[in-house]
Amino acid sequence: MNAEMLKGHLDNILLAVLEPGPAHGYAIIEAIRQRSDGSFDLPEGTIYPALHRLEVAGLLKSRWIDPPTGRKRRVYELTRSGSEALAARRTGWSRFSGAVDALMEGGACPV
Amino acid sequence: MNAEMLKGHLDNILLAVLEPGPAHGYAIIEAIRQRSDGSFDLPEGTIYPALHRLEVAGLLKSRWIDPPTGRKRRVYELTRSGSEALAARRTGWSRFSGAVDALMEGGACPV
DNA sequence: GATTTATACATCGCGTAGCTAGGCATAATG
DNA sequence: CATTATGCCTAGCTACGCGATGTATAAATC
Repeated sequence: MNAEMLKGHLDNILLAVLEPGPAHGYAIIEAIRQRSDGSFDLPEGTIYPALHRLEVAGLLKSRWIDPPTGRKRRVYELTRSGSEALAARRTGWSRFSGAVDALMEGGACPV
Repeated sequence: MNAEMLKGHLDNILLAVLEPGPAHGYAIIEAIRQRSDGSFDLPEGTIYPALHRLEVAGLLKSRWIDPPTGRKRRVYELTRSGSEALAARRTGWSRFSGAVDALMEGGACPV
């Protein structure tokens, strides 16, 4: 799987993963790896800057929590505009993947 | 539709579009626009450098033709290794899109 | 109790690649 | 003859994923 395939899609993925509820960066990485069946094993240098970006953009908000066991975590969750963005990005993704499918499947064999 | 969504997928698209037979740059742009239902209306500054890249990489080869009507064109076609690459990239794309689908559809609601 | 591993966050700099903007040239169209 | 469509090309910008690196704590292993 190509390296830059993910470009422009990571934000969508992060928003979608956070839809069910808040999570912290490390758990998000785990969730992405598992729910993609190992296809996406993203390094921290990819995830953390992306989360910061999304927070600055107002699509996520974060808070620090200090759980009884384990160390301090920064927990992210969707803002309202994050939810709205996710909806728009879902349709954007189906449009995109549909278009690529149409092109990749080809078939346009000139009789 | 996001700007960098296409990154890492354009090469695949070009290879797929050229699978049925040779074509020149301008016609490729047209084909992509039509077969993507207008989703991808790619500028020349995107296509031509990509075609050159693929030729340098040995996945495409080109020749100039001077048709009886119209002006000179540079026509590209798949090489053998281009065909092989396309096959691999098709499976890469399904893996990728499947993984993104799984993540975007979400559903992983913690009971 | 010391070492190792897993958890957890952060940032800098690199490379890649699509896009904007610009340029050039020829054929068809009015 | 002027305009539009066709057809090709490149330089430079920019965004962003990723590798490398650093820090720190908790759990596991020896």
